[in-house]
Amino acid sequence: MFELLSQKNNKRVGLLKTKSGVIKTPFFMPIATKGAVKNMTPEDLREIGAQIVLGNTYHLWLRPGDELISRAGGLHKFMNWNGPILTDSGGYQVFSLGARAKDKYGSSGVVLSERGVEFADPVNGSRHFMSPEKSIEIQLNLGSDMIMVLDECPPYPASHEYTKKSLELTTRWAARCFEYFHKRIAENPEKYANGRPLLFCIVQGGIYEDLRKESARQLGAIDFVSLGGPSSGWDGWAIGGVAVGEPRKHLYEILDWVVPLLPKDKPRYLMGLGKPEELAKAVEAGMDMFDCVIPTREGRHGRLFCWRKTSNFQPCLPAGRFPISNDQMSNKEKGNTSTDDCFYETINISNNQFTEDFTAVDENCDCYTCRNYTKAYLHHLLRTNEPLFLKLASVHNLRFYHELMEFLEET
RNA sequence: GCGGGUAUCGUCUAGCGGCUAAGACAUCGGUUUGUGGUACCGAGAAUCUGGGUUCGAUUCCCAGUACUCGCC
Repeated sequence: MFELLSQKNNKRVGLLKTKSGVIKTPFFMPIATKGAVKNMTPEDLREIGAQIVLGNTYHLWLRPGDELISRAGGLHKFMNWNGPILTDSGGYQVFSLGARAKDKYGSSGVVLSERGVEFADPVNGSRHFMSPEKSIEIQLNLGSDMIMVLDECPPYPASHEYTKKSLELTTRWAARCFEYFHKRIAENPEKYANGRPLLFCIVQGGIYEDLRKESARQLGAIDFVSLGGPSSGWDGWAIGGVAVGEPRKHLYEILDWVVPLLPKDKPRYLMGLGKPEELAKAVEAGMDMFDCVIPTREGRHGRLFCWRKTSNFQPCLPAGRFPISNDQMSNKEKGNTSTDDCFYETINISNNQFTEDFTAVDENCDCYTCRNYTKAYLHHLLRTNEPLFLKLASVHNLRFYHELMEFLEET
């Protein structure tokens, strides 16, 4: 399922085979929470280089419903995307929507138990219960190519004691997901004759070294659960519970602790990340898969990513790409985004300085937006609230992220 | 031409003797990490002009000006 093509230090390049096609690693997944990448058609996604998109179990379950999507012929057909799809399990929504509801109503509406998680639909308040088995069932109904186990994603800060209990619950849920998944696959041999979805576990453990390692160890033990099925072990490993409000340095510590414990012959997914320099470092640390709302969400609000046109470092590639040094990244981590210290910069296209800037957002970018439109026009579209802006910004930022992945693969 | 009404941030409105003049939208910055973000945070920005009454006027009085309604 995963073929490692090359490895330099910890950095890997490989091929991930799914039932809907082969993906080159490392790769980035645009987020199609509700079955659509906001403002992007599948053709747009192909053009910016997307190989795969991420859908969300939680949202698609509530509406339109996984059974309806199944009757429609599966999520791929429903949304007209014939490439691979990874589905998130819903675990993160317990964290993110619970926190949102708590801010708004004083109560998260989330009830966590051994059996699973009960939560309120943010739209109409109706209550739903998701168990690990239910999450798998929904993802199978959607026709997902990569299925995530249901996990608990504790917020930051969380005590060592709470985090320990939480990761142990995540382990027990993961074991139930593993068993249920393989049982359902085995029950439908004809349905999966041409390939089954891949199942990923999620390492938790917060910012604590012992707990991160313990989480990886416990999940690894599930590898050896004998179920009599054709598969043993996880098809992929994810690191979750990062970028939940913790200081930035923890990410790199967590990668240092966890990555060496992950199987070398399985894809590794860093969930929810991140900023370009974070992705660059994570790839260097040995991670293969990423997803993040940053390029699309920030794009919709006017922040656009650009490769730096000048650099103290020697260019190594055409198209204005520059090598990325640890110095550059560490400067970026410190929040020092103002000077010549990083391989990219961002602009806020809504700022007045772009009113009469008739150049492309990034002259080195090959995206549809940069080939055809000026900063002044994008500035105007955003100021006048034209929907076209949302698409042009998403196209550009997603292209930047995919170009970053291509660049990391090449160097 | 005659009579009435109204003049407060860019806009629409609040305040009606104690001003440190309030709000919304707009403007200008910023934030966003497994997306119900068209969101969120912050900043700048005004009493039509000239007189009068008063310790003190955005507020009350007079005139001017502008806008507006009605009637000729």
